Amino acid sequence: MIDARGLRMTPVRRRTLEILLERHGALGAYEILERLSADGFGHQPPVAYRALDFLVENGLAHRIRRLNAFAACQHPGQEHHAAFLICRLCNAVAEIAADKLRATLIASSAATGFDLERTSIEALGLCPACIESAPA
Amino acid sequence: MIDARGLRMTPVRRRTLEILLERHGALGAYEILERLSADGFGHQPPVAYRALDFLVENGLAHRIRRLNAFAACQHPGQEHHAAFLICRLCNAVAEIAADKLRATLIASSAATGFDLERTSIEALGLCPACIESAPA
DNA sequence: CTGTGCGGGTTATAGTATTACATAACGCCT
DNA sequence: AGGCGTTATGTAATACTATAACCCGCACAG
Repeated sequence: MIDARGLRMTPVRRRTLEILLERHGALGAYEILERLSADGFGHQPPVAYRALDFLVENGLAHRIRRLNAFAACQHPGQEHHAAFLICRLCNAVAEIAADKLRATLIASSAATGFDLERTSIEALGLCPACIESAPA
Repeated sequence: MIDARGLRMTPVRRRTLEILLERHGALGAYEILERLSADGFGHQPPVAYRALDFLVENGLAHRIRRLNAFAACQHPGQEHHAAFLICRLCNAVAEIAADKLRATLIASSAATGFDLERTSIEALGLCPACIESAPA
């Protein structure tokens, strides 16, 4: 049960990822927990949080802090750093590449002596669909 | 009680800002609430959250999502957009300019039809002081 | 004055996340 | 195969963060 990269993709973890993939967009930990427990897994928060931590840690999912939620990664397997565009009306989450942004950020922070390890870049606004349907 | 910009800097709000300024770094809403209530203001969460929302809304403080905390703005009065460098050991928060980053982000997101309104850019890592004291 | 809006106080509750501990499964080594 | 250390899963309990809803009072405009 260990894949090429040394990952242990156990049943809870796999199911958690599937749940995230089924939904396009972000899901809260407790929504995920409901589904997991409906599928026979544990009923307590740590069950969901642990699986989610694992997925995030291994680049299979992202945590969207502004929504206190999680979303499946759109480009798993590729080393990449993402930024998220979050619609304030429909809560849709789009993932865009942020490698350049991150490089800039690393440069700026290095200038202050800070050793940057992880970034989280999120933006709030209106998605194309909501711009259509919501007039000025 | 209305300043040049039309801001109502009431006693709770002023005190909240002072509390943030006294501490270099970020403070949770409940820590702030404790101090406010010790100073004779209300004892309930909305007291703190409302004051903080006001300060954030008016560019006098920032919300640090990764820490679920708030910090006084280092450059109040100036229109600017900030990014935050958060030390994972001591939780110190440094504010750096992010106007360029934001411009890049706006450009990228516009390409997808997204109308970007607000950004939150945070990075986790080690501050200079903790790099010193924590060897590899 | 007096009505209106904003600020601030309260109670109550919703929502998010973690600690701590016990048990079970796995991977590895002999 | 058997035993052992490590990792994963499950549970209970609780901590932490945030918001909703309602009331009152004051400042200001009319």
